Amino acid sequence: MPEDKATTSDDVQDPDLVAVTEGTVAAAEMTRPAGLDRDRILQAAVDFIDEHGLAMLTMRRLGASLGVEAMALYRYVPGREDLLDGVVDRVVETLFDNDDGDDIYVGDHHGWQDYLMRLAHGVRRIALAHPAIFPLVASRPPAAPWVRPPLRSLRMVESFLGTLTASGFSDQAAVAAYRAYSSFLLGHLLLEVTQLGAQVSLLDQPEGDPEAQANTDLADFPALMRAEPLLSLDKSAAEFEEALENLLDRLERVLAEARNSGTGDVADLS
Amino acid sequence: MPEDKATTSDDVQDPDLVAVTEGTVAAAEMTRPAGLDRDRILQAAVDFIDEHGLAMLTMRRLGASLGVEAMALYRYVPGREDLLDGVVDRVVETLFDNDDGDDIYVGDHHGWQDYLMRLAHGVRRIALAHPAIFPLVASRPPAAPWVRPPLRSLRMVESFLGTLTASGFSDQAAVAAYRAYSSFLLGHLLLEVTQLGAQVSLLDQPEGDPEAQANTDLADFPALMRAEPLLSLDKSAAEFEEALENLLDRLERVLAEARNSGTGDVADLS
DNA sequence: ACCTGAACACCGTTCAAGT
DNA sequence: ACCTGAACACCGTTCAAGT
Repeated sequence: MPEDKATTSDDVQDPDLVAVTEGTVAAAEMTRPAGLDRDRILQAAVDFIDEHGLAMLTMRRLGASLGVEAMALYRYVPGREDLLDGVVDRVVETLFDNDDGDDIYVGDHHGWQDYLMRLAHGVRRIALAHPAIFPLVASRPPAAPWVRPPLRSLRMVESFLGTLTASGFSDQAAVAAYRAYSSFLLGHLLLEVTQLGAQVSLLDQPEGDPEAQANTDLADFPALMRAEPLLSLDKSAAEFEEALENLLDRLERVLAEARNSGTGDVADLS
Repeated sequence: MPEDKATTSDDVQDPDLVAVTEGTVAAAEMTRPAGLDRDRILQAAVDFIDEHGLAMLTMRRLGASLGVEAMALYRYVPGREDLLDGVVDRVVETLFDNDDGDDIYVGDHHGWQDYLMRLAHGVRRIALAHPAIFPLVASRPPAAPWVRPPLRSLRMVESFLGTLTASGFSDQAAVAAYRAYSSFLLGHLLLEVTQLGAQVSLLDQPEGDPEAQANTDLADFPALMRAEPLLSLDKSAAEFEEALENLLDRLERVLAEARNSGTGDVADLS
């Protein structure tokens, strides 16, 4: 992202940085007419991170992107940390944006499997739409200790647990499912967006001959050298589907067993 | 909307910050005798993050913790970004630290299942030993685009792929296993250390009556309110074992099918 | 050879002052 | 009521100067 030149940090007078600032300032003059408010600031922050990366976001530059001095932001946002929390909330809440303006996941779904698949694809869509923001979704301290990213809001957890218990899951099984589901989503999507970021940062590095460099590095690793072409294939979408279906199968088995035996032990599921 | 004193950053003149600086400076005077070198600096950075958190780490404070001005560090470390990469490498490499000083995972293991279990527990031990550092392990740009945290070094990937292919996995199946395994480790361990961090940050917030506050928040969420005691139970270790065993079962099935049918399609596994 | 003082170009944040 | 200028206490980083 911003630390492009590999290890050489020659950005004291980085031309990129100047270009970024000038560009955003110029673009801002067009969107300035309306007054500031918290929503406009959060949206500007989302756009800025999408375009320039998290490391580039400063209060001063965000202000500039809105055609305003940094100090003006503090009327609407308590500080930078709160701003980042707001960015995460805003991005996650777009899960519920649809034609009706209502929660598409809680209503009109066909069984809990359908619900979990819709939700998973919704979260994945967000992650891919904002690859520079998703790591924040994963790492910002949650609202409560038992909230597990990327399902970060009480509303989402309630929706999840409510749907599963209404479908026959015991409370224990629903909680176990919540844990397994969040682990699955976080692991897969964080790795997917990380690899997205790694792809683009490679293009900004004209560091000699990349082909020769990679092969030199791999000389001592025979298995790696053999597997490298396979490793470079992007199977993210297929793997996501596979892992999701596997998880649903596990949950289905747990639910069926609980119905037959009457037990719903947390240990039945991870 | 919890934008109260919980998330406000009122540390302009934070007494904690003063205490931290003074404490580390005082402690540093005892470990000063030897000269600086890269290793001592990286170890000091690891210790500092473990104790005070990543946000507290600055070049100036790290220098102070070594009894030296910040500028002296630049003889041995190109900059802060490189320093963080070094911290990650150093922590991950402790996987190979043992009595023999050799790789315990590549040798003397009893089959690939045993290998994967040892490796998983090794990574988990590291994550729990350095909960403030593990998010860095997850988020730092990897050495190659196809390197998937938390298995961050070419050495580790080679060890992984070599062990599985030597055990009868096709290259495709080994790569698919690598992807599933890294997703599993990252998701579970990142959530585990995040929740560890959330626990301690709660103790630093004497924000009125916590019991009343929590109950108020949950009033609108019936399923959540019912499940809250279950959600607060820490089942991390058991869930980790469960998910690991489930993953190994899947891999075993893939391996067996490949041996029987001769196929080893990547799509067999996510 | 190794460290430091001073400096530069930034930060986040506060607050009196402007309009 | 809303924004800004100036200021404060920090940053990361460079480099000539000290020892």
